[in-house]
Amino acid sequence: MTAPAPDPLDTVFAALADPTRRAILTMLLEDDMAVTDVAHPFAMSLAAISKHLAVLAEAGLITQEKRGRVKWCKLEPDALRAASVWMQGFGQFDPVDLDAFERFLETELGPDQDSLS
Amino acid sequence: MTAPAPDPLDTVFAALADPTRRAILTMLLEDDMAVTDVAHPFAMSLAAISKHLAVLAEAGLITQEKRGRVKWCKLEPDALRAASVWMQGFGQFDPVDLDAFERFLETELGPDQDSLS
DNA sequence: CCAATCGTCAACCATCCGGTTGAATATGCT
DNA sequence: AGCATATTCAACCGGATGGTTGACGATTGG
Repeated sequence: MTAPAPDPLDTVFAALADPTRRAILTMLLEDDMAVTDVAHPFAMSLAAISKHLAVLAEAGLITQEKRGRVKWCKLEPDALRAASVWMQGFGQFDPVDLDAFERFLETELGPDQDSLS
Repeated sequence: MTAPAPDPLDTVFAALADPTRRAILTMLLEDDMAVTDVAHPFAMSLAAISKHLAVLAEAGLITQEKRGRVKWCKLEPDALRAASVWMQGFGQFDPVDLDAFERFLETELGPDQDSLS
């Protein structure tokens, strides 16, 4: 119990602060993926991606299930709910604007990332 | 221009990842405040709070206007919109649940923080 | 003018973070 | 058995982060 139980919002927001991790979440939005497949589009070692996935899992944003020798990563959108609720308190935004979200996917992934069409 | 323009979401989420900074935002939700007054409830030096405010300002979450010798801090809720929109893409949440937000304010501030009732 | 107040700056420190590499540990295939 | 694949572990590195303290420039008030 060396860790004094940090606020869940700490870990969730910290996890979301990294562009690589946000990109991973976006990928998992489409489908569950194995670690190696998650790593494939990135110019980064597999171990680095493995760490990123650990951070996401720690924050509860994904779950990982090992089936055979491959570990499957699954998005857990509920973990975002607390953070979303917290943010909604600051100035009532448009409830759900999925068009804007689509646009954000574009800018997040960038035009140089064609393997995720 | 040594900084290669990081994604705004990076800085916003990173700013939100710190509990002190979230508490500051919550305080500013009630009213604009001077730096010293912001610092008052925290068991931390003024310089530390000054840095936190700089991070929040960098992320666009607050603006600071120096009037006389006191610098006023003002919440800028619009900066949260992009982040909010991004998050809404992951599993459509309840549009706006302010009851849940109230409950979160409780747990965020804790019962030991009476100066903000 | 002088002193107190407001806030930042600069240096320093410990720790965390994001990345690397190389070895180690499964598991699956033939 | 033996080799390839999938993933993590461990050690390491440079740079960012969160905090401290002390000095400093502005501004205000007596």
